[in-house]
Amino acid sequence: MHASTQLPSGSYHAFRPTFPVDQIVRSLDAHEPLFFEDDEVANIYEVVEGMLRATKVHIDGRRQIPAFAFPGDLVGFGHGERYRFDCDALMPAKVRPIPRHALLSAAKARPALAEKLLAAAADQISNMHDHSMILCRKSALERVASFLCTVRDRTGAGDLVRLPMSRSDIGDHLGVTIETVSRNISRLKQHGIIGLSGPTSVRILDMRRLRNAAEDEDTVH
Amino acid sequence: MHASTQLPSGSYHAFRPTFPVDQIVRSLDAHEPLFFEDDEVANIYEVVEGMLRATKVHIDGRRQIPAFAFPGDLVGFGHGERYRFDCDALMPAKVRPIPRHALLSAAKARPALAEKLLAAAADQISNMHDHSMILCRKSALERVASFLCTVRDRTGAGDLVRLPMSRSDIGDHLGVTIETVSRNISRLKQHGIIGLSGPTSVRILDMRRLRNAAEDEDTVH
DNA sequence: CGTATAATTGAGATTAGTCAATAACTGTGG
DNA sequence: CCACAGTTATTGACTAATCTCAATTATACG
Repeated sequence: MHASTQLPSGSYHAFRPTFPVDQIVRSLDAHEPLFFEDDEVANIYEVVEGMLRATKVHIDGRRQIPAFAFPGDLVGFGHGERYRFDCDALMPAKVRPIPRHALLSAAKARPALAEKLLAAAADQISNMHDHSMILCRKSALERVASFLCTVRDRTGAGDLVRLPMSRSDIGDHLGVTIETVSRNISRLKQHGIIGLSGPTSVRILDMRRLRNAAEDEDTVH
Repeated sequence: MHASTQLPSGSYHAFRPTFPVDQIVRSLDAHEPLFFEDDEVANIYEVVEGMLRATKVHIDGRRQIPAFAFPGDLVGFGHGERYRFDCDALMPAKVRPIPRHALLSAAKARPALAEKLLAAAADQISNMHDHSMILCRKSALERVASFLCTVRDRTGAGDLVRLPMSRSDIGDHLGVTIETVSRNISRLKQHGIIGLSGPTSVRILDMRRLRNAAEDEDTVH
């Protein structure tokens, strides 16, 4: 339980294949695109530093942010032949590209690597399950609180949480409007659970109550 | 686009490992459990016949149905060491158990199998993306219409769609209440898009308009 | 055929969305 | 370093959608 607000049980497999390419690191500026939806999957990327954003836009303009990617995450993995969403950097970032074909052949040559890949897939599926639960059954306040918990846990920078994404990104990730995101961040602030110093930085003042709020709205007194 | 209401691009890899165990098929009665959350993942199952249901219940009683499983689907795959949800049969069903360890060692021995497993993982991730989009951004009517399209496509039995799951299951899958499911099924019926003969059976009368309704509520005139 | 369960329908409450105004931030150029 | 302009975030008032609670109807099963 509470999976969506916990550290992902140490299962973000730092991905260190031992073939040559893994030493190449690409730097991205803030807002620089990494790939676009429907591009051929030439590379899979391990996030080394910074934070990335996956974006999916529908014909009618409705937008979804399926995920934010943190250091240690693999992006572009599990897409099949073509990427299923756009991906860009939210802040200056570094990624380690892993050519897809190299990865597949390396996996064939090294069973242990294949196992690692399957574990990485399981992690990703696990994350998506947690996110589904948020979208399926949680109130707006619970969604926002869950999100803050997740970012805190994933960035591992203590209780001062940097939010390099816009309110619109958060809303499109959580399935609510920017106004609703804003109102619920304000609500958490009014309750003394978080403190704000500008919109891109949140200090968590009471982690226990924030986690409670992420699980059950009513515990926010 | 429209991925959530299309046949999953022929990518549900019928799973046919060639080691002995794959000949064993287990029959399940309607409502018979296959495994429970937190059980050790001893087997992964390929659905051969019938329909299964994944259920996740939270401490506070909120319930989620992360997925229904159709013939050709792998269930229990991508869970890690322990199952992440309960799984039971919605109707009499047959599954082919694949011992987890056999699978891992077979994957090591046969690179082609490992590749197939990764493709299966990609499929599952793809399905979850589509479902996320539904939960993140769609209205209740769009959700219900999408669901009917998906069941139709996945069962491949033409326009007479059997719904062996309860309204409550559908609601917990789509993130709405049973009343909302019911009201929107009624709405589609009133518009002449579907016909009902009892609650467990829907005839799709106008597939084009149903798909439109799944993508954009306003196209339901 | 009767009873328990499930589904539908209705009325009212609640939540989140929409539209609009204000405030706060960011980045640029003086 | 400050002022300005454009953008983003917050807040408010109102609307619309979904949920909740309750009653009725339909279904399924013994």
